[in-house]
Amino acid sequence: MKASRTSSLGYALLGLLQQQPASGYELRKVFSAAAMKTYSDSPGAIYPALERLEQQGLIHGSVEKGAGLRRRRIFRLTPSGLAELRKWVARPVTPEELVRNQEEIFLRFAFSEGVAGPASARVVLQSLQAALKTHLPALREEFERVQATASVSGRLAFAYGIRSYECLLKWTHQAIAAYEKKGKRGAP
Amino acid sequence: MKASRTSSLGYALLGLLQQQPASGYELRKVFSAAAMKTYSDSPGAIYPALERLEQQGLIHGSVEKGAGLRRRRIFRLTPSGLAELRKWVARPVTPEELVRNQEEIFLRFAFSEGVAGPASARVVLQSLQAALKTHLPALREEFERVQATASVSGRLAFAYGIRSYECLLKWTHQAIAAYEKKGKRGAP
DNA sequence: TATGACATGTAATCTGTTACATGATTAG
DNA sequence: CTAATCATGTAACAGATTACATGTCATA
Repeated sequence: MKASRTSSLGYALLGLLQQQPASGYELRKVFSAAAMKTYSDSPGAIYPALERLEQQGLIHGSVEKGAGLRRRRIFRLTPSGLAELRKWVARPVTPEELVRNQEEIFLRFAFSEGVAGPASARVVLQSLQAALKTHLPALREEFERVQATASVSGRLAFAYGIRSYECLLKWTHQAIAAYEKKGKRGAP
Repeated sequence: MKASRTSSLGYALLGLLQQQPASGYELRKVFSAAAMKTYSDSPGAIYPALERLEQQGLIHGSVEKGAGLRRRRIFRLTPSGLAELRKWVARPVTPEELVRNQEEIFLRFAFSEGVAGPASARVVLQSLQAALKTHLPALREEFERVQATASVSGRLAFAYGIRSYECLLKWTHQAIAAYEKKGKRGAP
């Protein structure tokens, strides 16, 4: 009834189902749109993932009756599923995750507001910023060390690696600023 | 003797071995450095991957004798392995790959110069640029469509998705410029 | 009536993760 | 002598990819 930890795709499904109940097919369509193309929209990925979530009690699917009559199962988040989502959103961002699983950090941030409110979205941003501030200096230092030995293309690729994190850091500042402004207007 | 296509990790190994022969342990150390942390440095990933490459005839490992005496296998690229690397480097960048496998594009670029010369590095950059120029407008269009329905954090996350590709596009311009300058100096 | 979109699934295969296991060599 | 590092592997398991299989409904 639990044991195995939920994968990135699993959380993507939970997050989408938190926004609104949906069938497997509808979820697949979301994943085939440009914004979520990083996740597979193939049935061989989605349906087994939904099954796992249901077996863990995080979602529940019920066959839709009435109207169209073609059988489809509508999945809904269970209370336990919502709790799991909340725990996930609150996870601190580690430098490790920044490198190996950036995609999931953004997923977390994108869903954070709907799952746990604007305050939690800001917490994610601050956590991300902190991770960047430990990772970037380490990367820059390694760049200096290795620079001499690499080819031009190797150096350029490494430089982009650093740049992309700088770009991300800049974005976190702006995103935090956006939330601060909104906070003043909305809840004074 | 062939069949299964080489994975991202496989090409990373081939690329490193093209630079110089190395043992599994040495390769693991490269993957544990910040620049290549995206790949696993665990023995359960590296050693089986090396085995697969050897079975495909792309590399060859020989037990080092002399000196230290602790047994270690030094792997070398075979001619067939070099050919495979060249083919890989020459692969055009697809928008699909841009989204699902960006990491591998950079790997390809980083190794391109050493494997097939500066001209091929420029080809990779141009191919990447072309892919960006079809993907970015599609992303922007979807952003406009979806914007109204999403939460603030959802919109900010999407906006970063677009931004990071813009940042990448900008970098390709600079990288191409760097190669053009170098071309004039080196080979007139 | 045939095509395409809707809708759900299964099976084979491959790869990576995690964790364990083993042993040689060097530095303190 | 003992801890750390060098060095290589294996085994169980989870998850994704690909391809196949099946059937409904609307529409041209």
